[in-house]
Amino acid sequence: MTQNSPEPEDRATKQRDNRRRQIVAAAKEVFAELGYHKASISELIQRAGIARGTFYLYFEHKRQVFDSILNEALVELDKRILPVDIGPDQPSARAQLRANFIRVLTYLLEDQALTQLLLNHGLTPDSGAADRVGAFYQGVIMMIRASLAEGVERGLLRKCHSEIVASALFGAIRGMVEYMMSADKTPSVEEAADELIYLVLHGVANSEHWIDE
Amino acid sequence: MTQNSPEPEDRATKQRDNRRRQIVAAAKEVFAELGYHKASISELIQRAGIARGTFYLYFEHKRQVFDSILNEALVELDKRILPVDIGPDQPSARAQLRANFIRVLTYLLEDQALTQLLLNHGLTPDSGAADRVGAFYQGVIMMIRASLAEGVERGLLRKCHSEIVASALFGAIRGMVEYMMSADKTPSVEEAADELIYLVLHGVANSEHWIDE
Amino acid sequence: MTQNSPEPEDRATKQRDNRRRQIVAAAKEVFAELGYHKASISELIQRAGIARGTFYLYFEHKRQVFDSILNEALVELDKRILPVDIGPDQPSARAQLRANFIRVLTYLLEDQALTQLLLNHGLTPDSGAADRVGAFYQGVIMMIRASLAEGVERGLLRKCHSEIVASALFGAIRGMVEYMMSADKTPSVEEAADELIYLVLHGVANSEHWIDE
Amino acid sequence: MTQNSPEPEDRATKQRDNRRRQIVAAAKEVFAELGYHKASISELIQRAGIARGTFYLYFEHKRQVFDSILNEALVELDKRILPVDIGPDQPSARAQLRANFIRVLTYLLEDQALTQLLLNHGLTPDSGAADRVGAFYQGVIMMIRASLAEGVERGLLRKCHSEIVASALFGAIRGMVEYMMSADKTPSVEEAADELIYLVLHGVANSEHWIDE
DNA sequence: AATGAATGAGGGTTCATTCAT
DNA sequence: CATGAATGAACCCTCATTCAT
Repeated sequence: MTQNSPEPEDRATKQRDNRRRQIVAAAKEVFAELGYHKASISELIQRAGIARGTFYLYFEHKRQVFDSILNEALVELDKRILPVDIGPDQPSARAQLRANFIRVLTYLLEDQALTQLLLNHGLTPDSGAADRVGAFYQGVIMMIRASLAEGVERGLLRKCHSEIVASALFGAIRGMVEYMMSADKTPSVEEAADELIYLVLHGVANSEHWIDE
Repeated sequence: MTQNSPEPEDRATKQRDNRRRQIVAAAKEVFAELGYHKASISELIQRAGIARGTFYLYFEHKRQVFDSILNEALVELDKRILPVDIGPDQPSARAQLRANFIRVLTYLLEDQALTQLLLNHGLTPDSGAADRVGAFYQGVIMMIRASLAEGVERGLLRKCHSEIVASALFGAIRGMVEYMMSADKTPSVEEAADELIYLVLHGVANSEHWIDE
Repeated sequence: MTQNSPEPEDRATKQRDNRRRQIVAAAKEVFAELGYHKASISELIQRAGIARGTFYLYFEHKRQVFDSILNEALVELDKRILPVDIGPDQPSARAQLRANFIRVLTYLLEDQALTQLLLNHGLTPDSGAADRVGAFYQGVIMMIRASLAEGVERGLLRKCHSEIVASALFGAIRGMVEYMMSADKTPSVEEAADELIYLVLHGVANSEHWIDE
Repeated sequence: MTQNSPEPEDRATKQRDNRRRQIVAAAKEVFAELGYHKASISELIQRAGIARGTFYLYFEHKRQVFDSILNEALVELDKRILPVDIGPDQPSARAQLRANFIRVLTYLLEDQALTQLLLNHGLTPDSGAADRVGAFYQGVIMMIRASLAEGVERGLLRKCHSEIVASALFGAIRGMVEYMMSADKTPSVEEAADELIYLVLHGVANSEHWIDE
């Protein structure tokens, strides 16, 4: 009826997507600042500049925005973690590891609100979102574990209880991220990555002084 | 003056303490399962088998039970973390470290509900309790950092960015605890401690194959 | 810009005002019947025919409705009490007094629930509203006192302890209002006003029989 | 069994009465300070220095203490208000009136907590106590009215609408009491009584200047 | 008689969600 | 699509009253 500019549905869809993004952005802020429970719809819609009812046009629940935020984050993170491919014509394993670290850290530091959410997963008691974050983390841990196993097999790494070590390594990464989120003058992403990789590979011992008991 | 049958006041005090403990136990469970916010007084008192008003005879607020739980935990943990004393006539640093680990891990694994709480701190942005847990963690990190610095000075440890590494190490410990809380067949506390210490000291590299780039 | 059907914003505002009035009316009733403390929000909203949450859309606190009711009343009363202006071209002081009385009495008798509230001020020791009513009453007493003083100065009134007399006169007015609120067949407002004014001016003595002792 | 000192029952009764009085005294304070509703049993028993249960050994309800306090007050007041007996060999009516005033005022000023309660009657929404105070006041008003009627009949007082005037006069008395409760430097009881009686009898007009309209 | 721990109905308030406009 | 007034379940907490000791 009205003049259909090229792809009318597209336009509508795009506008809808924009609105959605606008809400998600506001939600991310509010959740990061206040935590899931203290973040009220009122605050959220005020920050997004929309009406109460409008929110429910785009999301069914409060939980759904939260889940949606996390989902996107997990997808993005996933994209940035590439399996370490060991072969000729490949950069060294260390270089690939380093690249992974840097990509992930860069992403996280660029969206601190989101990172806050990821670090405090478990604060969403029932949503299944916590479970999903947990599952993602488990996935990463599994990936680390597999890498460990492969490294051991190839003789690149020493033997170890791969599950424990994988969990510990993942924890170490998270600890470092937490540090970089809170510290006043944070080191550069590269510096942090190097420090972490060296730690993981060689530990902190000055080896000549430590003899296995 | 007259001989009082076995300390009547004592009995009352003991009863009161029992009730308190009963409430705290129930609260720990509920908080661990649901998180601070979703844990309702209704659920709590039902689980404790007491009436609504009774709860407020022992605690002023919902927050107060929570804080009380955390405080006790922090005190207990603090007791179990002894500074590593390096001197003649002392067990080796490694042995002291190991003993610390084992004490802490044992305590945490014995009270899993509490450990759940500690791991998910940050879920109570208003109670001040989260801040306290955070402060405790910071304290531990500082202690690690100081130990690192001392080790480096004595030539026992290699040079490193002590803040980053301390945060990472703390994360590693936490990661391991998380693992031990969730895994089906968990390794023994001793095994876990050994694995972690070795990891921290020497890393995972099979050193002959890694050359610094 | 386009011709808006009769002021859409106006309509919304008017609706809001109506709701508000509806709540205030119910609140007035409930407060008058039960007093501030025993008046529960439950009773109030039931009487107003609204949902629990709706109440808090219009008022922040229980206290706020109460205060709001009193404030309006005090403003209205204030409007009806005009200073007695003695000058040429003015109605006689008695006539001005009489007019004041009649205006106030008429207002009070028209809204008996509200009058009940005003008479029983002091029943809300915490709201600050009681204080406000008290302050208003004090203001009226002061006005009476000032009028007395002026009257004495002009030789219109006999000398007296103006503070005591002002308080007593205010009490007399209040006593009369109470009477008119409770009596079955109340006299007309005019009759009451005349009676009160005569009492105030000349007392009840048949003067020929009373000699000062 | 135990040695019965003279009138054992008497002793018990006396002790019981003492306890009761102790509670009533504390209650009077608390009610006067906080008002009926905000006065908690906790505060009351603390002030009385007794245990929670003990209170309910002497009174069935919170309301009952309150009623008991008011009852005693009304009885005491009643004792102090004597009918004005006009006859030969009697002090003048004015003197009798004056004596009544002085007795009542003295009593009220001696127990200000209680007076506060009486002035704020109506704050006990359901106890029947409010009704009882109201009834007492009505009784006093009736007495005033009867005195008025008799005075008119005897030609001592001018004709008037006795109900209105009685209510107003009662209000005047109450107003004066309120004044004396709050003012910083209150006049003596005698001065107040004289002022009030003169006001009631002759009003405030300087009669030569007022001509009935 | 005295105690005070225990009770639970009821209070005010919040906030995710719905729906008529 | 967008709005925001309306909803009511659920929350934390208080306090008069009871009852085993």
